[in-house]
Amino acid sequence: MTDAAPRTARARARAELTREIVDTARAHLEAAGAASLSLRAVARDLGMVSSAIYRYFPSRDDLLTHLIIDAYNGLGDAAEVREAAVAREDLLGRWLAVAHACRDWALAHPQEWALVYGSPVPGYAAPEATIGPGTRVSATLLAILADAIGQGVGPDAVPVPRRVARGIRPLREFAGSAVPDAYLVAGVMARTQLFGHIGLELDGQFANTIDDLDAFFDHVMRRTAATLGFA
Amino acid sequence: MTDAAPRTARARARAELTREIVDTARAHLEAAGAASLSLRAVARDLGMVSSAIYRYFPSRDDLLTHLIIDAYNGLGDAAEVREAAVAREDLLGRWLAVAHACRDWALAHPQEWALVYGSPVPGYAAPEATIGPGTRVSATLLAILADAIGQGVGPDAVPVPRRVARGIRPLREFAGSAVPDAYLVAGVMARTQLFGHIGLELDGQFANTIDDLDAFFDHVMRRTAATLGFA
DNA sequence: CCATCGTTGTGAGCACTGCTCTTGACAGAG
DNA sequence: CTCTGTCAAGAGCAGTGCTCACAACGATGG
Repeated sequence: MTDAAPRTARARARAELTREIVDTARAHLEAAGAASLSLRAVARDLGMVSSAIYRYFPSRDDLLTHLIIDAYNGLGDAAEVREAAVAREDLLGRWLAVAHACRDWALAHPQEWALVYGSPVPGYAAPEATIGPGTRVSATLLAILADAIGQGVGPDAVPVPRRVARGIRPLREFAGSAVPDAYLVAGVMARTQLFGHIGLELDGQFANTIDDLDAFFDHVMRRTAATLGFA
Repeated sequence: MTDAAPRTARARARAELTREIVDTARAHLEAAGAASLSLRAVARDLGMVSSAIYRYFPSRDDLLTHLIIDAYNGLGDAAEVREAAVAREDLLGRWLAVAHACRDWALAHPQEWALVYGSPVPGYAAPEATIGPGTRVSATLLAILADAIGQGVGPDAVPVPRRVARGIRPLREFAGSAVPDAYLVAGVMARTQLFGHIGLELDGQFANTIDDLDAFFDHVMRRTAATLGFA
């Protein structure tokens, strides 16, 4: 995909300008939100004419797609780095690391979070290229759950109705058959708790209700970890 | 607020046209999303000139605010009606009624859901008038939790750290002091599970992962009810 | 009943948007 | 040196939210 080392001067100029466009667009995104991201304003900031942008990105949606992939990767990087710094056998620590990394990243980049997990921009269909980076956090969480099974810990093995078990088949195949259905359900619920909490917090749904959101989030994530059987 | 019976013919025409504008705008909203809601398009559909709309709504944001309040009330109505049809002592039934009512409404009106629970429209600050209707579902859920205490059921009474207990003081005052902190935390987590699940489902985050979302949602909501001590 | 006054619809216009197309200039390859 | 492909520029199209002066109309006081 990304050509490693651009040979000619023109190619290097192109690569650099492409990066500048994306960076400027991201700055505008963080300042004003996705819907008011204006190609013309980005071009103005770069001292070029608006139509020149189209030499680098065929449309505004295409530029947005780049920003979405960047956002997914930024979040994925943050989560993976923080999770990797925790001892492998410390399941609770790894879960909390991912959770806090996601929330910290979301609070630092609210507009980028809204871009990927908020309501989809109308008329915008997520292209194939986004689904890979979009699953990095979930994959990290699934790895923790798999390690938990290796350690013999996990959520209570409540029975899962047959219809539900049948309905989560794609997830089971993705996770590998070693993960029991009840664990998968508990894992999805944990992820929903994590992503849902962050989304509601960014939307201000806890305003006038909870003062100390830092402490509350940590406590909620520990309670969630308990449902997964983590110490 | 709402003048009961408009006397003059002009006042009646005004009320009717106001309703027509809102209805047309909602139709456009459902069809194309909030960001591409165009005052001019609404005016065209109504056979009037765009500037005439401004006799009824001072700005596009103001029209959006009306749609937001309508959406909150539509969701609140749906949830309250379904919940009211369940026997008071059937806590699980009441919880499931609210949960399924919310999801059904969200699936039927995805753009309106995104309008109120999705990423806020940039440059739009939710006015005071929206906070009342915005809490109806949460208030219904809180009533169920309060009734649960009356029945002597509730979540496991795990200790709540002092800092968390201090941070949820506004919520505790809103709920009344009869609800222990651990119950409040469990209730907020249940609401996060409900709203988070619906949001992630509408965003397509369960695509390629879970086939039977109806069955999965029901199971997840039953598991969530179990954390609240509901049979 | 009529004249006045306030409310409403009209259309032009401003500044902005995404996007297209033609034009002219330049860099790199043969 | 020529030729070809890439690039920025600028004009232009269709659309947006919003403002304003003006005209038409209904409600109301004399």
